[in-house]
This record gives sequence, structure tokens and C-alpha cells, in this order.
Amino acid sequence: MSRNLKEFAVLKDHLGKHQLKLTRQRERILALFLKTEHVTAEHMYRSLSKKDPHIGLATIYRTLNLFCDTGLAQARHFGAQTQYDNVSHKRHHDHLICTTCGKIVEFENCEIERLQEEVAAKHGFVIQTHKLELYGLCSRCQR
Amino acid sequence: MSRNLKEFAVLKDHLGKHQLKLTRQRERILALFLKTEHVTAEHMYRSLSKKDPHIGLATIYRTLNLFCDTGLAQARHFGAQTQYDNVSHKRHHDHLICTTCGKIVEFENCEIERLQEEVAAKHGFVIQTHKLELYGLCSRCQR
DNA sequence: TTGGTTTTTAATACTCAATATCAATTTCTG
DNA sequence: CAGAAATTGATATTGAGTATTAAAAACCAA
Repeated sequence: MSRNLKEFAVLKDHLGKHQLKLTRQRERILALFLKTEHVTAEHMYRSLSKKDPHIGLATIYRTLNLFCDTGLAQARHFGAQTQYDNVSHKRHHDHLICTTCGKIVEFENCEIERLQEEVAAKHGFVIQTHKLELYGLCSRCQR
Repeated sequence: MSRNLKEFAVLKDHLGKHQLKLTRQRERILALFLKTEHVTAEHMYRSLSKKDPHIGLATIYRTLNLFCDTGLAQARHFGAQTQYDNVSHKRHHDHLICTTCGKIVEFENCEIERLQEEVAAKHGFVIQTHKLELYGLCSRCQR
């Protein structure tokens, strides 16, 4: 918990600026969220239910969407579900996604980023951000 | 209809190789699908219902997914719905999107594609498809 | 600290896109 | 053409995510 002071500060700052309140649920959900790379609301619900049987699924959804507003999380659609990525502690990166098992590998490639700038410039654009997702089969699912 | 001989051949070829049958519904759905850039199943259902009140929604979904298998269509999640893109007549391309005015520019870059393959191989993946979207400001919106 | 106002929660009902079921029909093959 | 196999259409079902609302918790000012 003490390791995540920065992220809790981000949350409190956002709450303060939007007349929102700091609740026990929001703290707990953030604490667990920061321990993961990416989760679904359902998955988080199952984990939290073990310690706190009265946590509501709707609260998980609301809170994860709140995290997206603060910039701590980033929502990503995969299949029928929504994955919430923990982006609080990491640099920009892109994703390799296995279409069979859902495995996700993160990667960075400066050369690709440079070429993106080049393409954008050619069309008169200035890039603010980007999304690159490669879909395929991981080594295990190729067999 | 006669303009789309190639696409019908693609469908028939796929059906033949998978012990599937060519039905009136599949022909009609393909004929309509080829006239669009991208549709949802619901939208297609409403269109087809006018001429054929007994067409089933499930058949639309089944058939659009079949088109994805053949490579004629490509599913894309947009909001809560699934958009089926008609990719039969166009090469693969990526998007430059202006965050201010929404302008979209399509582009292709072989060098980036090659680097993607490289990255994937490094992680043991075989790429099936990918999505690259660059968000930024177009020349007009930079002023 | 307390009282009052506002926000949040939990439980549950609900929505809606997409899939599963299955008897009847259609397509294809020999 | 007959029989096997696949497909359809109608409908039930699933499942992710949202709306509702009474009760509880958080905050703020005195």
C-alpha cells in the first residue's frame, strides 16, 4: 500500500476536483487494481468478494471507469469483455494479443514509433497518441 | 450483382472446402453486404426485412461471421456493437485520426508492417491481423 | 463532535447484443 | 429422386454492462 502513494494521490486529486468522495471501496479497489497488469470487472469482483462478500459488481464497474477518468486505467475491448489496463506506472507500450487464449505481451519499438511520425508528417498530422495492437497466435496456441 | 463475381467465387470456394451449402439467404446477405463499407447485424436485419420479412436475425449474425472466416468481412468492436467492415475490395490499411475534427486518413506502410512481423517473431507470435491508429491534429486543426 | 447535505453503495431489475436450441426446411450428393 | 447433412427462423437464453433506489457512508460547517 505504502508503495502506491503516488497513485492514491492521483485518485484523491481527481476526487477533490470533481466533488467526489474517497470511500473504503474505492481505496480497496485501487489497492487491488495496482497489483495487476490488466483485469476485467468480473475477475476483480470474484477476487474482492472473497474478503468482502458485500462488495457490489456495479461498484467495480463504476470505480474502474472512474480510474479511466483519472488516467490510472485504460479500457480496452477484447472479445465480448472489457479489459482494464493498469497504466499508472508504465511508459507507453503496445500489445501483442493471442486470439485463442487471450495472452497479452507488451512491447515497445522505437523504430515503429519513428516511422509513425514520418507517416503522420507526410499527411500534415502531429501525433498526440496512438494505438497499435497485433493479433495472432502465441507459440503455445500455434500447435 | 454481376460486378461481384469475384466475391461470390470467394464465398463458394470457402463453402466447398468446409462442407457448407450455398443458400438463398447467404447470397442475398452477401449481395447487400458488398454494397456497404461497414454495417452492424441489426442494421442489415432492418434492411433485409423489408424485402424478406422472414429473414432471421440469427442468420445475419451467422452469415456475417462466416464472411469473416472467408476474409470478405472484418469484425470491429465500436462502442457496444460490432461493425462488420467490407474489406473484399480493399487492401489492408491503417488510420490517421484527427482528435479535433474527426478527419480520417487511410495509409499503408510496408516498413511498419515488416517491423511488426519482427516484433511478433521475437515473442513467438504469428500475426493474423493488426490495428494501428494514430491520433493527433491534422494540418488545419494545428492552427 | 454533531447534524445535515451530498455522494456512494449494494442489491437487484433491466437492457440489449449476441449465441444456443431445435423442429422444419432446404441444399446437395450419390 | 431419395436420403443424408446442413441451414434456417423463431424464440429462449446468456452475459456484459447500466439504471434504479433505499440505506449507508463521507464530508463540511458550526
